[in-house]
Amino acid sequence: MSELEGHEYTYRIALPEGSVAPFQHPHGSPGMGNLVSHQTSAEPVYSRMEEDEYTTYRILHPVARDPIPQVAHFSSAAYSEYLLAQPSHYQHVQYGGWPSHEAFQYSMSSGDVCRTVSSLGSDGADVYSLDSYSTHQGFRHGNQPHALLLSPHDQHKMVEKIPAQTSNICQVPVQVVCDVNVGGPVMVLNHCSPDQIPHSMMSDLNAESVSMPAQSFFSEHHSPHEPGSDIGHIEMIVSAEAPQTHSTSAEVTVSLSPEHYVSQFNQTLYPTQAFEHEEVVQTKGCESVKWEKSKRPCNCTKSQCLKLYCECFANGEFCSSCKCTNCFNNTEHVFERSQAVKACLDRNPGAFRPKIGSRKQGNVKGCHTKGCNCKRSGCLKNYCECYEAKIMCTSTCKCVGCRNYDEGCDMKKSSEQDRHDIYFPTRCPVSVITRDVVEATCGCLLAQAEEAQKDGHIAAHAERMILEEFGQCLTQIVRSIFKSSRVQFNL
DNA sequence: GAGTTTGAAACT
DNA sequence: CAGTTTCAAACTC
Repeated sequence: MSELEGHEYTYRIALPEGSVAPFQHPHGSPGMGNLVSHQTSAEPVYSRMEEDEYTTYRILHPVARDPIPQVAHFSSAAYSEYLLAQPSHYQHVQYGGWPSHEAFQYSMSSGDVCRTVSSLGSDGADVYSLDSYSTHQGFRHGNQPHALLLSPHDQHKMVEKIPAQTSNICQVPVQVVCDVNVGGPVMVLNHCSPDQIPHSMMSDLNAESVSMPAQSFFSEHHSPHEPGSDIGHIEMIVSAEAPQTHSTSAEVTVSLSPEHYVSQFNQTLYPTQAFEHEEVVQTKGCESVKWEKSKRPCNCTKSQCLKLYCECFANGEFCSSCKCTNCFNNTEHVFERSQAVKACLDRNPGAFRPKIGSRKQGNVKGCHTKGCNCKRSGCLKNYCECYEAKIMCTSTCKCVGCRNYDEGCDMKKSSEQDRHDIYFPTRCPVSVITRDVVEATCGCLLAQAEEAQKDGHIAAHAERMILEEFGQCLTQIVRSIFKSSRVQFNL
């Protein structure tokens, strides 16, 4: 039995065996930086790792040995420590092996996982690079593997090469699913198949009685690291019905922090709709605060909710309380769903990434990663994804007739132009009027003035010639603006 | 609520 | 990669 397995944690939440609960260390990050430390005290070792925007969760497994059904004992082993290949960290799991139902979701970038797993090889060979595996086992995104499913054979190969002192850790087959959404957190699974784990997680959390905060709540109201934030340590009463596949449950109170729900991938694991209309109790001292999360139900009829047409599916959520028909986006069709996810990722590795990035452009809050392609809406209706997201169109957009731009920067559409139905560009013309353009324009005007003087024209005529030349220059500038915006323009 | 419009996603 | 079709949401009446 490992040291950690000897720890007994008591919570007040119904958490069926194999289910997932994110935790925050009650006193901040553990002392080992990214890892769960070798805590030997009776205090629970809740882990939360932050690396960039990623957060690590510990996934706990109840040890069904408590005779009191309302109180569970959980054991946890630090597989993350093992993954990061620090010999001293192996000690936790070395003695007792790997608890058979242990599962961890671990947050690292693909590259980090690649390096980490590579480092497991005793000979340092690259054969354990996720990159090499992912060519046939998972998905690729450019040169970076972003998903990996280790088959039992590959797991065995991996185990063979693991240093002796850690080899017994992997007596139980290991599956690693990393960075499925490219840039999202990494999930490390043990024992269960990759399909089973999300299923069990989602089954647990889909139970109607589960109450958890939704992403939007946190993102709208709270800064995860804001000092004194009310949500920094939320006490939540969470209860869930045990799914059929689980036999153990218990009452647990979990400390949650908002950032646990910010990643897209987590929405896959913790479907937002599972918390829809459900009450969450947040206590601060003696106060209790309730909130609800409403999710827009989809109405899909033909896509089986397994294509990106379906908002729920596109958001990494399960359908719940939707009006869809023939829906496969639920826990009863996990296999079909996972196939559909894979198909989407094959088509577009970034399919499940948020469309609205956080990158700021000037005063614009964010930007659409792909840009819109609107043609008839002027980007002033909710058909336009930029407009719907309440952001300006940018040069990334390929829209036609865009009006969703900063009028202080861009040109306005005059009534005359309205009559001729001239499309306006989405990008700021200032970027086109470079110093070279200005100098060239001035050169043309000077040349025209010199020509007028040389020809002996009167001042009024010379002025007219110069103005006409200026008009020509402006026409050229405007043409270049519209050309850069891929907009048809007839002057 | 039915029908139309729209643009993203999917397909060819 | 461009053109077309499919799809579901947004919109209009």
